[in-house]
Amino acid sequence: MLENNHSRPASHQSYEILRDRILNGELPGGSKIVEEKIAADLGVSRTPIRESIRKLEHEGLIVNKRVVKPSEKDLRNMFQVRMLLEGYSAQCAASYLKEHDLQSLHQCVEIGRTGTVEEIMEANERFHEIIVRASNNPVMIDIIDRMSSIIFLFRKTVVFYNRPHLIDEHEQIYQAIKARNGEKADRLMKTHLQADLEFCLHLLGC
Amino acid sequence: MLENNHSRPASHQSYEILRDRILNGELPGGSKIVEEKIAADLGVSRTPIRESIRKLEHEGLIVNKRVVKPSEKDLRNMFQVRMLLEGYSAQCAASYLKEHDLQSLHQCVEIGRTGTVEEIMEANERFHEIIVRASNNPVMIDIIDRMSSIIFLFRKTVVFYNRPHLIDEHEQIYQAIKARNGEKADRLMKTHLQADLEFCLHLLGC
DNA sequence: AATTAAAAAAATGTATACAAATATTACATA
DNA sequence: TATGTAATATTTGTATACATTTTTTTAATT
Repeated sequence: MLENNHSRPASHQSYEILRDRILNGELPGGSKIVEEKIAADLGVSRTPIRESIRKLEHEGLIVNKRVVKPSEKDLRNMFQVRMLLEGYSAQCAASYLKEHDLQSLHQCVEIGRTGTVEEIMEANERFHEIIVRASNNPVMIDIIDRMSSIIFLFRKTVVFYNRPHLIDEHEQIYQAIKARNGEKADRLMKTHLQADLEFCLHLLGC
Repeated sequence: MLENNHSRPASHQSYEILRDRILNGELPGGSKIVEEKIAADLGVSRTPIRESIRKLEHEGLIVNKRVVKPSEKDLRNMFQVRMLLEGYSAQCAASYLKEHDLQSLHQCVEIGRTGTVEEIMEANERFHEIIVRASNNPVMIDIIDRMSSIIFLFRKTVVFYNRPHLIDEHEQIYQAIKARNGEKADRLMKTHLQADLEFCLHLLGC
Protein backbone atom coordinates (compact mmCIF):
# COMPACT_ATOMS: atom_id res chain seq x y z
CA MET A 1 0.00 0.00 0.00
CA LEU A 2 1.36 3.35 -1.00
CA GLU A 3 1.68 6.27 1.35
CA ASN A 4 -1.29 8.59 1.01
CA ASN A 5 0.75 11.27 2.66
CA HIS A 6 2.44 14.34 1.40
CA SER A 7 4.70 12.30 -0.85
CA ARG A 8 4.92 12.17 -4.64
CA PRO A 9 1.83 11.27 -6.67
CA ALA A 10 0.75 7.64 -6.66
CA SER A 11 1.65 7.31 -10.32
CA HIS A 12 5.22 8.24 -9.57
CA GLN A 13 5.50 6.06 -6.49
CA SER A 14 4.18 3.05 -8.34
CA TYR A 15 6.55 3.77 -11.21
CA GLU A 16 9.49 3.60 -8.85
CA ILE A 17 8.25 0.45 -7.18
CA LEU A 18 7.67 -1.32 -10.47
CA ARG A 19 11.03 -0.17 -11.79
CA ASP A 20 12.78 -1.54 -8.73
CA ARG A 21 10.97 -4.83 -8.97
CA ILE A 22 12.04 -5.19 -12.56
CA LEU A 23 15.64 -4.20 -11.93
CA ASN A 24 16.13 -6.45 -8.94
CA GLY A 25 14.61 -9.41 -10.71
CA GLU A 26 11.46 -9.65 -8.64
CA LEU A 27 9.59 -9.20 -11.90
CA PRO A 28 11.76 -11.23 -14.25
CA GLY A 29 11.97 -10.74 -18.00
CA GLY A 30 8.88 -11.98 -19.77
CA SER A 31 6.47 -11.47 -16.84
CA LYS A 32 3.03 -10.37 -17.94
CA ILE A 33 2.10 -6.96 -16.59
CA VAL A 34 -1.60 -6.65 -15.89
CA GLU A 35 -2.86 -3.26 -14.82
CA GLU A 36 -5.51 -4.49 -12.44
CA LYS A 37 -3.23 -6.97 -10.72
CA ILE A 38 -0.59 -4.32 -10.08
CA ALA A 39 -3.20 -1.83 -8.99
CA ALA A 40 -4.67 -4.24 -6.46
CA ASP A 41 -1.21 -5.17 -5.29
CA LEU A 42 -0.16 -1.58 -4.66
CA GLY A 43 -3.55 -0.56 -3.33
CA VAL A 44 -4.35 2.14 -5.87
CA SER A 45 -6.63 2.38 -8.87
CA ARG A 46 -5.67 1.55 -12.41
CA THR A 47 -5.36 5.17 -13.42
CA PRO A 48 -1.99 5.93 -11.84
CA ILE A 49 -0.75 2.44 -12.65
CA ARG A 50 -1.39 2.95 -16.33
CA GLU A 51 0.72 6.04 -16.24
CA SER A 52 3.63 4.32 -14.58
CA ILE A 53 3.44 1.45 -17.05
CA ARG A 54 3.57 3.90 -19.93
CA LYS A 55 6.66 5.44 -18.44
CA LEU A 56 8.31 2.06 -18.14
CA GLU A 57 7.35 1.27 -21.70
CA HIS A 58 9.00 4.43 -22.82
CA GLU A 59 12.08 3.53 -20.83
CA GLY A 60 12.09 0.20 -22.60
CA LEU A 61 11.62 -1.87 -19.48
CA ILE A 62 8.16 -2.99 -20.51
CA VAL A 63 7.41 -4.10 -24.03
CA ASN A 64 4.06 -5.45 -25.13
CA LYS A 65 2.71 -5.68 -21.59
CA ARG A 66 5.66 -7.81 -20.60
CA VAL A 67 8.87 -7.15 -18.75
CA VAL A 68 11.57 -6.75 -21.34
CA LYS A 69 13.93 -9.57 -22.11
CA PRO A 70 16.61 -7.96 -24.23
CA SER A 71 18.01 -10.04 -27.03
CA GLU A 72 21.66 -10.27 -27.92
CA LYS A 73 20.99 -7.88 -30.76
CA ASP A 74 19.36 -5.38 -28.41
CA LEU A 75 22.40 -5.39 -26.21
CA ARG A 76 24.79 -5.01 -29.09
CA ASN A 77 22.75 -2.08 -30.34
CA MET A 78 22.67 -0.36 -26.98
CA PHE A 79 26.36 -0.87 -26.47
CA GLN A 80 27.09 0.53 -29.90
CA VAL A 81 25.32 3.72 -28.89
CA ARG A 82 27.10 3.74 -25.58
CA MET A 83 30.46 3.37 -27.29
CA LEU A 84 29.81 6.44 -29.36
CA LEU A 85 28.38 8.60 -26.59
CA GLU A 86 30.63 7.49 -23.77
CA GLY A 87 33.66 7.57 -26.02
CA TYR A 88 32.88 11.16 -26.80
CA SER A 89 32.26 11.84 -23.12
CA ALA A 90 35.66 10.42 -22.28
CA GLN A 91 37.15 12.85 -24.78
CA CYS A 92 35.35 15.71 -23.08
CA ALA A 93 36.52 14.43 -19.73
CA ALA A 94 40.11 14.51 -20.95
CA SER A 95 39.67 18.10 -22.02
CA TYR A 96 37.65 19.50 -19.19
CA LEU A 97 37.55 17.31 -16.10
CA LYS A 98 38.42 19.20 -12.93
CA GLU A 99 40.89 17.98 -10.35
CA HIS A 100 38.10 17.03 -7.96
CA ASP A 101 36.39 14.74 -10.46
CA LEU A 102 39.73 13.27 -11.46
CA GLN A 103 40.26 12.29 -7.86
CA SER A 104 36.80 10.75 -7.71
CA LEU A 105 37.61 8.71 -10.79
CA HIS A 106 40.79 7.51 -9.16
CA GLN A 107 38.85 6.57 -6.06
CA CYS A 108 36.51 4.46 -8.16
CA VAL A 109 39.50 2.55 -9.48
CA GLU A 110 40.83 2.07 -5.97
CA ILE A 111 37.51 0.78 -4.69
CA GLY A 112 37.41 -1.50 -7.70
CA ARG A 113 40.56 -3.17 -6.39
CA THR A 114 39.78 -3.30 -2.70
CA GLY A 115 36.02 -2.98 -2.11
CA THR A 116 33.25 -5.45 -1.50
CA VAL A 117 31.08 -6.61 -4.34
CA GLU A 118 28.47 -3.96 -3.57
CA GLU A 119 31.09 -1.24 -3.31
CA ILE A 120 32.64 -2.30 -6.58
CA MET A 121 29.33 -2.25 -8.39
CA GLU A 122 28.62 1.21 -7.09
CA ALA A 123 32.09 2.46 -7.96
CA ASN A 124 31.77 1.10 -11.49
CA GLU A 125 28.56 2.95 -12.02
CA ARG A 126 30.04 6.08 -10.59
CA PHE A 127 33.10 5.81 -12.80
CA HIS A 128 30.96 5.87 -15.90
CA GLU A 129 28.62 8.48 -14.49
CA ILE A 130 31.42 10.95 -13.82
CA ILE A 131 32.69 10.59 -17.34
CA VAL A 132 29.27 10.87 -18.91
CA ARG A 133 28.53 14.01 -16.96
CA ALA A 134 31.74 15.49 -18.32
CA SER A 135 29.99 15.71 -21.68
CA ASN A 136 27.98 18.48 -20.07
CA ASN A 137 25.19 17.48 -22.43
CA PRO A 138 21.85 16.72 -20.77
CA VAL A 139 20.45 15.19 -23.94
CA MET A 140 23.30 12.72 -24.03
CA ILE A 141 23.10 12.05 -20.32
CA ASP A 142 19.42 11.37 -20.63
CA ILE A 143 19.88 8.89 -23.45
CA ILE A 144 22.49 6.98 -21.53
CA ASP A 145 20.38 7.05 -18.39
CA ARG A 146 17.46 5.58 -20.20
CA MET A 147 19.56 2.76 -21.59
CA SER A 148 21.30 2.22 -18.33
CA SER A 149 18.26 0.78 -16.61
CA ILE A 150 18.33 -2.06 -19.08
CA ILE A 151 22.08 -2.29 -19.08
CA PHE A 152 22.03 -2.42 -15.29
CA LEU A 153 20.51 -5.84 -15.49
CA PHE A 154 23.78 -6.87 -17.08
CA ARG A 155 26.46 -4.92 -15.33
CA LYS A 156 25.38 -6.81 -12.20
CA THR A 157 26.33 -10.05 -13.84
CA VAL A 158 29.64 -8.75 -15.05
CA VAL A 159 30.79 -7.53 -11.70
CA PHE A 160 29.38 -10.51 -9.91
CA TYR A 161 31.53 -12.70 -12.08
CA ASN A 162 34.35 -10.24 -11.68
CA ARG A 163 35.39 -9.78 -15.25
CA PRO A 164 39.16 -9.92 -15.67
CA HIS A 165 40.88 -6.65 -16.58
CA LEU A 166 37.76 -4.55 -15.93
CA ILE A 167 39.48 -2.46 -13.30
CA ASP A 168 42.69 -2.33 -15.29
CA GLU A 169 40.74 -0.88 -18.16
CA HIS A 170 39.18 1.71 -15.88
CA GLU A 171 42.62 2.59 -14.65
CA GLN A 172 43.93 3.03 -18.17
CA ILE A 173 41.00 5.24 -19.07
CA TYR A 174 41.61 7.24 -15.96
CA GLN A 175 45.27 7.65 -16.86
CA ALA A 176 44.45 8.80 -20.36
CA ILE A 177 42.00 11.36 -19.04
CA LYS A 178 44.45 12.55 -16.46
CA ALA A 179 47.11 12.87 -19.17
CA ARG A 180 44.55 14.95 -21.14
CA ASN A 181 44.79 12.55 -24.03
CA GLY A 182 41.23 12.69 -25.38
CA GLU A 183 41.79 10.58 -28.44
CA LYS A 184 43.23 7.76 -26.33
CA ALA A 185 40.49 8.05 -23.70
CA ASP A 186 37.89 7.72 -26.43
CA ARG A 187 39.56 4.66 -27.90
CA LEU A 188 40.08 2.98 -24.54
CA MET A 189 36.49 3.61 -23.50
CA LYS A 190 35.20 2.02 -26.67
CA THR A 191 37.41 -1.01 -26.25
CA HIS A 192 36.34 -1.26 -22.63
CA LEU A 193 32.66 -1.25 -23.48
CA GLN A 194 33.19 -3.72 -26.28
CA ALA A 195 34.90 -6.08 -23.85
CA ASP A 196 32.10 -5.61 -21.35
CA LEU A 197 29.55 -6.47 -23.97
CA GLU A 198 31.34 -9.57 -25.19
CA PHE A 199 31.83 -10.79 -21.65
CA CYS A 200 28.15 -10.36 -20.86
CA LEU A 201 27.05 -12.11 -24.01
CA HIS A 202 29.49 -14.92 -23.43
CA LEU A 203 28.33 -15.44 -19.86
CA LEU A 204 24.73 -15.47 -20.94
CA GLY A 205 25.54 -18.04 -23.57
CA CYS A 206 24.58 -15.83 -26.47
CA MET B 1 -14.03 15.30 -33.35
CA LEU B 2 -12.15 12.02 -33.65
CA GLU B 3 -13.38 9.07 -35.62
CA ASN B 4 -15.13 6.60 -33.36
CA ASN B 5 -14.65 4.00 -36.03
CA HIS B 6 -12.41 1.05 -36.33
CA SER B 7 -9.35 3.28 -36.28
CA ARG B 8 -6.57 3.53 -33.73
CA PRO B 9 -7.41 4.28 -30.08
CA ALA B 10 -8.41 7.84 -29.28
CA SER B 11 -5.25 8.31 -27.25
CA HIS B 12 -3.18 7.58 -30.30
CA GLN B 13 -5.23 9.69 -32.66
CA SER B 14 -5.06 12.66 -30.34
CA TYR B 15 -1.34 12.13 -29.94
CA GLU B 16 -0.86 12.42 -33.67
CA ILE B 17 -3.10 15.46 -33.94
CA LEU B 18 -1.32 17.26 -31.13
CA ARG B 19 2.05 16.33 -32.53
CA ASP B 20 1.12 17.73 -35.93
CA ARG B 21 -0.20 20.91 -34.41
CA ILE B 22 3.04 21.42 -32.57
CA LEU B 23 5.22 20.62 -35.55
CA ASN B 24 3.37 22.84 -37.99
CA GLY B 25 3.36 25.73 -35.59
CA GLU B 26 -0.36 25.76 -34.88
CA LEU B 27 0.59 25.26 -31.26
CA PRO B 28 3.66 27.47 -31.02
CA GLY B 29 6.45 27.07 -28.50
CA GLY B 30 5.39 28.20 -25.05
CA SER B 31 1.67 27.48 -25.48
CA LYS B 32 0.03 26.24 -22.32
CA ILE B 33 -1.39 22.75 -22.73
CA VAL B 34 -4.54 22.20 -20.67
CA GLU B 35 -5.97 18.72 -20.65
CA GLU B 36 -9.59 19.73 -20.50
CA LYS B 37 -9.31 22.30 -23.27
CA ILE B 38 -7.69 19.80 -25.62
CA ALA B 39 -10.18 17.12 -24.65
CA ALA B 40 -13.14 19.40 -25.40
CA ASP B 41 -11.51 20.49 -28.61
CA LEU B 42 -10.99 16.95 -29.87
CA GLY B 43 -14.29 15.72 -28.50
CA VAL B 44 -12.95 13.03 -26.20
CA SER B 45 -12.50 12.72 -22.47
CA ARG B 46 -9.41 13.69 -20.57
CA THR B 47 -8.25 10.12 -20.13
CA PRO B 48 -6.90 9.52 -23.62
CA ILE B 49 -5.65 13.09 -23.82
CA ARG B 50 -3.53 12.66 -20.73
CA GLU B 51 -1.91 9.68 -22.31
CA SER B 52 -1.06 11.52 -25.49
CA ILE B 53 0.35 14.41 -23.53
CA ARG B 54 2.58 12.06 -21.58
CA LYS B 55 3.86 10.63 -24.83
CA LEU B 56 4.65 14.09 -26.12
CA GLU B 57 6.39 14.88 -22.86
CA HIS B 58 8.55 11.81 -23.30
CA GLU B 59 9.30 12.89 -26.83
CA GLY B 60 10.37 16.26 -25.49
CA LEU B 61 7.73 18.23 -27.38
CA ILE B 62 5.89 19.20 -24.20
CA VAL B 63 7.74 20.36 -21.12
CA ASN B 64 6.04 21.56 -17.99
CA LYS B 65 2.58 21.64 -19.59
CA ARG B 66 3.90 23.88 -22.30
CA VAL B 67 4.97 23.34 -25.88
CA VAL B 68 8.72 23.14 -25.89
CA LYS B 69 10.79 26.09 -26.97
CA PRO B 70 14.27 24.67 -27.37
CA SER B 71 17.12 26.87 -26.31
CA GLU B 72 20.33 27.32 -28.25
CA LYS B 73 21.98 24.97 -25.78
CA ASP B 74 19.31 22.33 -26.37
CA LEU B 75 19.92 22.44 -30.08
CA ARG B 76 23.66 22.25 -29.70
CA ASN B 77 23.25 19.24 -27.45
CA MET B 78 20.94 17.45 -29.82
CA PHE B 79 23.17 18.14 -32.78
CA GLN B 80 26.17 16.87 -30.88
CA VAL B 81 24.38 13.56 -30.40
CA ARG B 82 23.33 13.57 -34.01
CA MET B 83 26.89 14.14 -35.16
CA LEU B 84 28.05 11.09 -33.28
CA LEU B 85 25.23 8.81 -34.31
CA GLU B 86 24.77 9.96 -37.87
CA GLY B 87 28.51 10.11 -38.40
CA TYR B 88 28.70 6.48 -37.37
CA SER B 89 25.70 5.69 -39.56
CA ALA B 90 27.46 7.27 -42.53
CA GLN B 91 30.40 4.99 -41.84
CA CYS B 92 28.08 2.01 -41.86
CA ALA B 93 26.50 3.24 -45.04
CA ALA B 94 29.90 3.40 -46.69
CA SER B 95 30.53 -0.19 -45.68
CA TYR B 96 27.18 -1.77 -46.32
CA LEU B 97 24.83 0.35 -48.40
CA LYS B 98 23.33 -1.56 -51.31
CA GLU B 99 23.20 -0.26 -54.84
CA HIS B 100 19.51 0.48 -54.57
CA ASP B 101 19.92 2.72 -51.55
CA LEU B 102 22.90 4.39 -53.15
CA GLN B 103 20.70 5.32 -56.06
CA SER B 104 18.07 6.68 -53.71
CA LEU B 105 20.71 8.82 -52.05
CA HIS B 106 21.75 10.15 -55.39
CA GLN B 107 18.13 10.91 -56.23
CA CYS B 108 17.85 12.96 -53.05
CA VAL B 109 20.78 15.03 -54.17
CA GLU B 110 19.24 15.51 -57.60
CA ILE B 111 15.92 16.61 -56.15
CA GLY B 112 17.87 18.93 -53.88
CA ARG B 113 19.08 20.74 -57.00
CA THR B 114 15.94 20.72 -59.07
CA GLY B 115 12.87 20.22 -56.86
CA THR B 116 10.31 22.52 -55.31
CA VAL B 117 10.71 23.62 -51.72
CA GLU B 118 8.47 20.82 -50.51
CA GLU B 119 10.27 18.24 -52.58
CA ILE B 120 13.62 19.45 -51.33
CA MET B 121 12.54 19.27 -47.72
CA GLU B 122 11.30 15.77 -48.21
CA ALA B 123 14.45 14.72 -50.05
CA ASN B 124 16.62 16.12 -47.29
CA GLU B 125 14.81 14.11 -44.68
CA ARG B 126 15.03 11.05 -46.82
CA PHE B 127 18.75 11.53 -47.38
CA HIS B 128 19.40 11.41 -43.67
CA GLU B 129 16.89 8.66 -43.10
CA ILE B 130 18.53 6.33 -45.60
CA ILE B 131 21.89 6.84 -43.97
CA VAL B 132 20.58 6.41 -40.44
CA ARG B 133 18.85 3.20 -41.40
CA ALA B 134 22.17 1.91 -42.70
CA SER B 135 23.29 1.67 -39.09
CA ASN B 136 20.88 -1.24 -38.88
CA ASN B 137 20.50 -0.32 -35.22
CA PRO B 138 16.91 0.23 -34.05
CA VAL B 139 18.08 1.74 -30.77
CA MET B 140 20.03 4.36 -32.65
CA ILE B 141 17.26 4.95 -35.15
CA ASP B 142 14.81 5.43 -32.31
CA ILE B 143 16.98 8.00 -30.58
CA ILE B 144 17.39 10.00 -33.75
CA ASP B 145 13.69 9.75 -34.49
CA ARG B 146 12.79 11.10 -31.10
CA MET B 147 15.13 14.06 -31.52
CA SER B 148 14.05 14.63 -35.08
CA SER B 149 10.59 15.85 -34.14
CA ILE B 150 12.24 18.75 -32.36
CA ILE B 151 14.89 19.18 -34.99
CA PHE B 152 12.21 19.22 -37.66
CA LEU B 153 11.07 22.57 -36.39
CA PHE B 154 14.45 23.80 -37.50
CA ARG B 155 15.21 21.95 -40.68
CA LYS B 156 12.15 23.70 -42.11
CA THR B 157 13.82 27.04 -41.54
CA VAL B 158 17.07 25.91 -43.04
CA VAL B 159 15.60 24.69 -46.26
CA PHE B 160 13.19 27.56 -46.50
CA TYR B 161 16.12 29.92 -46.41
CA ASN B 162 17.96 27.57 -48.72
CA ARG B 163 21.25 27.25 -46.93
CA PRO B 164 24.21 27.60 -49.28
CA HIS B 165 26.25 24.46 -49.88
CA LEU B 166 23.68 22.19 -48.21
CA ILE B 167 23.17 20.13 -51.32
CA ASP B 168 26.86 20.22 -52.17
CA GLU B 169 27.57 18.73 -48.78
CA HIS B 170 25.01 16.02 -49.36
CA GLU B 171 26.64 15.29 -52.67
CA GLN B 172 30.06 15.02 -51.09
CA ILE B 173 28.73 12.66 -48.45
CA TYR B 174 27.08 10.62 -51.14
CA GLN B 175 30.34 10.43 -53.07
CA ALA B 176 32.28 9.32 -50.01
CA ILE B 177 29.74 6.60 -49.29
CA LYS B 178 29.75 5.49 -52.90
CA ALA B 179 33.54 5.36 -52.81
CA ARG B 180 33.21 3.19 -49.67
CA ASN B 181 35.28 5.67 -47.71
CA GLY B 182 33.71 5.37 -44.26
CA GLU B 183 36.13 7.58 -42.43
CA LYS B 184 35.53 10.41 -44.87
CA ALA B 185 31.76 9.93 -44.85
CA ASP B 186 31.82 10.17 -41.08
CA ARG B 187 33.85 13.35 -41.13
CA LEU B 188 31.78 14.98 -43.84
CA MET B 189 28.52 14.14 -42.09
CA LYS B 190 29.75 15.72 -38.89
CA THR B 191 30.86 18.86 -40.68
CA HIS B 192 27.56 18.98 -42.51
CA LEU B 193 25.54 18.79 -39.31
CA GLN B 194 27.74 21.34 -37.63
CA ALA B 195 27.13 23.73 -40.51
CA ASP B 196 23.40 23.06 -40.35
CA LEU B 197 23.38 23.85 -36.67
CA GLU B 198 25.34 27.05 -36.99
CA PHE B 199 23.14 28.23 -39.82
CA CYS B 200 19.99 27.57 -37.80
CA LEU B 201 21.33 29.34 -34.76
CA HIS B 202 22.49 32.26 -36.84
CA LEU B 203 19.13 32.64 -38.53
CA LEU B 204 17.33 32.50 -35.25
CA GLY B 205 19.61 35.15 -33.90
CA CYS B 206 21.09 32.98 -31.20
C1' DA C 1 -6.74 -36.08 -31.61
C1' DA C 2 -6.93 -31.92 -34.11
C1' DT C 3 -9.50 -27.92 -35.63
C1' DT C 4 -12.82 -24.60 -35.40
C1' DA C 5 -16.81 -21.84 -33.43
C1' DA C 6 -19.11 -20.11 -29.78
C1' DA C 7 -19.14 -18.63 -25.22
C1' DA C 8 -17.06 -16.85 -21.27
C1' DA C 9 -13.58 -14.43 -18.97
C1' DA C 10 -10.08 -11.20 -18.64
C1' DA C 11 -7.86 -7.12 -19.88
C1' DT C 12 -7.64 -2.74 -21.93
C1' DG C 13 -9.73 1.77 -23.50
C1' DT C 14 -12.67 5.58 -22.35
C1' DA C 15 -15.94 8.57 -19.78
C1' DT C 16 -17.27 10.66 -15.65
C1' DA C 17 -17.14 12.24 -10.85
C1' DC C 18 -14.89 13.96 -7.22
C1' DA C 19 -10.64 15.13 -4.41
C1' DA C 20 -6.30 17.48 -4.03
C1' DA C 21 -3.26 20.72 -5.55
C1' DT C 22 -2.14 25.16 -8.20
C1' DA C 23 -2.99 29.31 -10.01
C1' DT C 24 -5.69 33.51 -10.12
C1' DT C 25 -8.33 37.13 -8.39
C1' DA C 26 -9.99 40.40 -5.15
C1' DC C 27 -9.38 42.82 -1.32
C1' DA C 28 -7.28 44.62 2.91
C1' DT C 29 -3.38 46.65 5.00
C1' DA C 30 1.04 48.89 5.33
C1' DT D 1 1.60 51.59 -4.95
C1' DA D 2 3.18 47.52 -3.25
C1' DT D 3 2.47 43.33 -0.55
C1' DG D 4 0.33 39.79 1.67
C1' DT D 5 -3.78 36.95 2.41
C1' DA D 6 -8.23 35.00 1.87
C1' DA D 7 -11.49 33.50 -1.43
C1' DT D 8 -12.30 31.63 -5.92
C1' DA D 9 -11.52 29.34 -9.97
C1' DT D 10 -8.80 26.36 -12.66
C1' DT D 11 -6.25 22.40 -13.36
C1' DT D 12 -4.43 18.15 -12.26
C1' DG D 13 -4.61 13.51 -9.81
C1' DT D 14 -7.28 9.47 -8.67
C1' DA D 15 -11.23 6.27 -8.31
C1' DT D 16 -14.91 4.03 -10.42
C1' DA D 17 -18.08 2.35 -13.96
C1' DC D 18 -18.87 0.73 -18.20
C1' DA D 19 -17.69 -0.30 -23.26
C1' DT D 20 -14.71 -2.51 -26.35
C1' DT D 21 -11.27 -5.56 -27.51
C1' DT D 22 -8.43 -9.56 -26.72
C1' DT D 23 -7.57 -13.91 -24.73
C1' DT D 24 -8.91 -18.19 -22.89
C1' DT D 25 -11.97 -21.85 -22.30
C1' DT D 26 -15.36 -25.00 -23.79
C1' DA D 27 -17.79 -27.69 -26.78
C1' DA D 28 -18.80 -29.53 -31.29
C1' DT D 29 -17.40 -31.40 -35.60
C1' DT D 30 -14.43 -33.75 -38.62
